[in-house]
Amino acid sequence: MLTQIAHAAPLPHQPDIALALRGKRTDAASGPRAFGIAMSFGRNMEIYAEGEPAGHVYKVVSGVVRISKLLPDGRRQISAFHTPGDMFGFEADDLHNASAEAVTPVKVIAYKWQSLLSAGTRSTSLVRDLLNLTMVGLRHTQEHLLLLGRKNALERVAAFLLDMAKRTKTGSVVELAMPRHDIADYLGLTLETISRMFAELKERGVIKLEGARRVHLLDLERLAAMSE
Amino acid sequence: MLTQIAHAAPLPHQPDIALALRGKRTDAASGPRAFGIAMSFGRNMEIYAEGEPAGHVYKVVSGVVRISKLLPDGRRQISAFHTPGDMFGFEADDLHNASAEAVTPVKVIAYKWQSLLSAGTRSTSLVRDLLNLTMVGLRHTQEHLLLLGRKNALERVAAFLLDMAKRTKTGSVVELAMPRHDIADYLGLTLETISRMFAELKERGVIKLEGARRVHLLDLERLAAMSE
DNA sequence: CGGGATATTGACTCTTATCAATGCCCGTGG
DNA sequence: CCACGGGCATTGATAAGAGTCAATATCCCG
Repeated sequence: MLTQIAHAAPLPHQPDIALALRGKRTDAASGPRAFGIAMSFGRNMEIYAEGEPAGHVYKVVSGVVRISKLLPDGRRQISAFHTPGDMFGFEADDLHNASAEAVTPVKVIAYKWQSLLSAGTRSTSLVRDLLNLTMVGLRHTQEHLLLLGRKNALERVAAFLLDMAKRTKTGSVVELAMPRHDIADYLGLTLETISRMFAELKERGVIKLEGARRVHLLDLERLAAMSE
Repeated sequence: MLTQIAHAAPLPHQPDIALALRGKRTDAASGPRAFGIAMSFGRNMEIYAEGEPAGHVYKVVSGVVRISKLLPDGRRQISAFHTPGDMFGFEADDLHNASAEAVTPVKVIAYKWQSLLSAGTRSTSLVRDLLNLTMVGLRHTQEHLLLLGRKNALERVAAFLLDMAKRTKTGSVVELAMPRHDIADYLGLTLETISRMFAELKERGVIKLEGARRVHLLDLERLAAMSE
């Protein structure tokens, strides 16, 4: 429908757990013996909470998931938004150290961690895939550290839009699944600042807004230049 | 020498690659056939650079290592300091996405990634250990996202001191291996702000400075309360 | 079409950055 | 052993960027 956006960023060997698992589990909806269990969550529903026992990893089938941590006084930091195909819920210990919630209505498949590991005892490649997925997550998080620690508001918003564009593949039109408040908590800003930066980008002619949620990226080159 | 600081934070199953490897490699210094190779780096020397091909992971034997990323204009974000026992250098693709430098004179052991993986083909536990180490790194990075995105200067410095105290085990006396500039780039602040926050903490009676590099944590309770 | 949630815009404040001037170690060489 | 020099660190004055508070405006969704 629209022009394809170029994938400039290196996307290395993307291991696909789903591929590995698809042959093993029964259909997602088929019941308790299934390797992965299909689950649905309504908008803003909690998938798991910080501090809760962790026993599964999840694969997004549809919708958008946010991973976040809270401070006691309510300040929130979103560490990632996950879109279809992404996996999340990997934990270093047996408690979740962040919570996961549905930004939109969401369908996921939950895989029992222990099952993955024991399946991995035979096929080493499965554990290697898990390792690779975790390292990809680590890379993303480190990139985000640079954004939060050293970029200004405009750079953060520009980088955010490019990141969203990259994953949706709908060319240069980005459909934002989340409200301003979530974007703010992802970028370490306030929702007012997000709004002002959108206005600024609009004024500079690099984006166009269609309502609050649809953003046209008019000049990817310039947007990229502004993101750092 | 001084009282032991309590380990409040959950430190779950710490897999130890070194343990797994110790039985396999010859002594670190013993030459090319060794599984791991010992290496030394002087203060501020580069261990690897961002964008460079990645083929090894490293284990810190002595000294302190910083992992950092740069923006084109020189702004820098340090994502982690690594101390003896830590491993670093895990990469999602075959290029390093951050650089590693010696904060102090450093000794490390370098392990060839391919060797680890192929060794892991037999003993799955090795790959699992690598997975766990990566997930621990991910947890730390996510914690740091919260700090950079949502904590103020005083909270960041308080959290930093507690983190340093936790790992050095020298009780409530912390020997800072790195200059103010590095602390600033780790905490997303300027070195002047670091200095002012130290002054503030001193004024409030929760720390005492002995020269610029040695910090006495006088009130861990209060420091912890101030860190969020 | 109406109403509540979401978003924008404005005025002002506050925290941290920036720029600049000392001060303080610490190691080195006389 | 002391003096000197150079990196580091501290402190101060001011500026800038983002936050806060508050008043509309807009957009969905029923």
